[in-house]
Amino acid sequence: MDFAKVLNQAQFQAVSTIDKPVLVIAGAGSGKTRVIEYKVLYLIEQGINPENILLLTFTRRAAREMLGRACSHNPRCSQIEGGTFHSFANKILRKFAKNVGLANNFIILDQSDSSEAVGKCAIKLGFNDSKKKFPQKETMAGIISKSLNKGISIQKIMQDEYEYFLETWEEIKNLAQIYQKYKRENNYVDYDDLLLYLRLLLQNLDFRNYLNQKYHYLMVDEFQDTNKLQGDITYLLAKDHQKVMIVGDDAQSIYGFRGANHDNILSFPKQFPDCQIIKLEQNYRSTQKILDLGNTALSNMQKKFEKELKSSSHDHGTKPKLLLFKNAQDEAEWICQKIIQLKEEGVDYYKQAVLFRNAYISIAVQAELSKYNIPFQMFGGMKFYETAHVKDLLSYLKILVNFKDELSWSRVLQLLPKIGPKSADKITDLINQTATLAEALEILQASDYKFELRKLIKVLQEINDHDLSVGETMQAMIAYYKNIIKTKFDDWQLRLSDLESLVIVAENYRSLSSLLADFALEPPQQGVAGFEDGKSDDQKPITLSTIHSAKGLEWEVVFLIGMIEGVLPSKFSLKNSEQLEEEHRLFYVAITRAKKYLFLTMHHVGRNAGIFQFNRLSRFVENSSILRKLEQEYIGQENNFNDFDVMQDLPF
DNA sequence: CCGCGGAGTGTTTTT
DNA sequence: CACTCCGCGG
Repeated sequence: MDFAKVLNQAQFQAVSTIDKPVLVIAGAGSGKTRVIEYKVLYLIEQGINPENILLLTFTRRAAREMLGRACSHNPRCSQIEGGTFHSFANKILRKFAKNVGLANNFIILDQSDSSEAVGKCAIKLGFNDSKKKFPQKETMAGIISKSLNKGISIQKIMQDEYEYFLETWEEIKNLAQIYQKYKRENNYVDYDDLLLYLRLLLQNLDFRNYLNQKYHYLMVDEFQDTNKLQGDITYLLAKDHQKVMIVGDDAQSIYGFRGANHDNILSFPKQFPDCQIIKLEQNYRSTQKILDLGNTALSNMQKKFEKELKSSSHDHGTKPKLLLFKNAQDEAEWICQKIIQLKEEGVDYYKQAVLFRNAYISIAVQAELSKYNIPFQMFGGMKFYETAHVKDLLSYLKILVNFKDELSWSRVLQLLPKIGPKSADKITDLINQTATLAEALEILQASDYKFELRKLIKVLQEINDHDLSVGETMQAMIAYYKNIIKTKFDDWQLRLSDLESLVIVAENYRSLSSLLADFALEPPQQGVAGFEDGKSDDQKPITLSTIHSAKGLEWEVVFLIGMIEGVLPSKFSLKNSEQLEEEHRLFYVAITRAKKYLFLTMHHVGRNAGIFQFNRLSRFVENSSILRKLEQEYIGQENNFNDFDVMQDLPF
């Protein structure tokens, strides 16, 4: 392939520099992923085996996009290794669990599991009986996690962000240690541990040599979203061979809340003094009118960015539109009609997207899309696998993988009548003293607990005795759970059909353990796998996504809904200017997803927690430099809004 | 010790 | 609205 022809000069330089570290600083839509895509090809043409190339990034969607595009040119590329940092860590750790003192069937705790575990440890430490007021278990888990990801002490984290609870920092520090111990004893690994253990392994020279044998070339996408821990891992993976390329855009850093630090980009040249820095500024995605808006948003930030995106397209395009509606219903309806209209004009559904700050704001649009029979897929928001019924089912499976799984037993036992936290604790103590599942079940059988528990034991025993496949196991557990789900939820039928659709997913797995790992790290989309494949272009669904999950992706048409003060920027980010800046970058990311048409929308009458409230236009838009780049329109019952103008202050 | 009912609260983004 | 927390009755 003639790389110099298909790439611009800067891109070509990034692709063809393979003997030393490369740092690519790239504006939105400037072909970041394209550089990775072609670099993979280039490396292969240079005789590098695709198995020796490792691609990492932070989010699952970006990972999927990155790997998909990298594979698109040459089937050999599918042998490339890669994914999220977490999934890569999981893969390595399954192989080398013993080296860090774990069994390789370790169970991955998701965020709510880990809060649960932290809560358990807090009770053990007597936080409940203490006179001091402690944060909620979720908050404590968050503090511990942040400390690890940023590499900053708990005391400092609490000084900066949790001052109200500062007097408990020593106890929480102690809690962090107990929690760590608790996980090790129970063969649990949480999201942070995956990275922590990988870094630990990488600090060992022999191990590093071993990995270097396998991975000769490393590329990391969306580097501005990595945190200290991931930065360390990147450094350790590459420091011996120096064959590394990282790609990032500091203006698109939107994961600060998780400890991401865009200074990682700035410190890269210090870690790799030999590195070549390449800037990509030419935008290949959006029309100039859309970029004008993006550039203005950038220049409105406190921390000015030097970037000025320039479109490569000769067509200047149409001005992005700002639309104001009376209520969410009107907004949703108008959007659906526009979607249909655009489709009739030849823009297929899958080329359109609705983006939002939080999933909750998209409910009306979801309902309306269903009404209009427009197929859509949803990304971000409440995760399917974190719904109660799915967690219940997975808990049974976790017990089958590791019968001493205390958290899962506790959950499953409390589904039974007359068993609450205390009884569950007693029973798990009993289980802890046994050596095998069979033995545990035997003891329980003999104990004085009710026949309800016997039923569960019988089911577990049967699955254990017969060598069932993953799919069959799941089916058996669902059959048992059916009786419980009916008493627990009003909408049990819907939930049951959710679970049944999981059986189809489960049939693709060889082992329960790998199924569980995937559910924690790369969970299937809601509904059945294969959703997208085999459909013709005009049947493919439109995308509904949080802005966070939309990063790195692009659509012909983007509807950015909920341009409401308190939504974007989120009301939780108003306290300090750093968080507000991140919201601003989020706005920038959303704008730059659009190629041709961009619609910003909001509605005035909102209902939050059952109470009506009057929404005000987002401060990011209510600003003359931005409004000048927009075409403005009121839609719906204008009568109600004759009295005010957007430019004018609202009466509260 | 469980579980119910009433009161109170708060509601983001991801692995 | 939906979820958690608290106090009381069984």
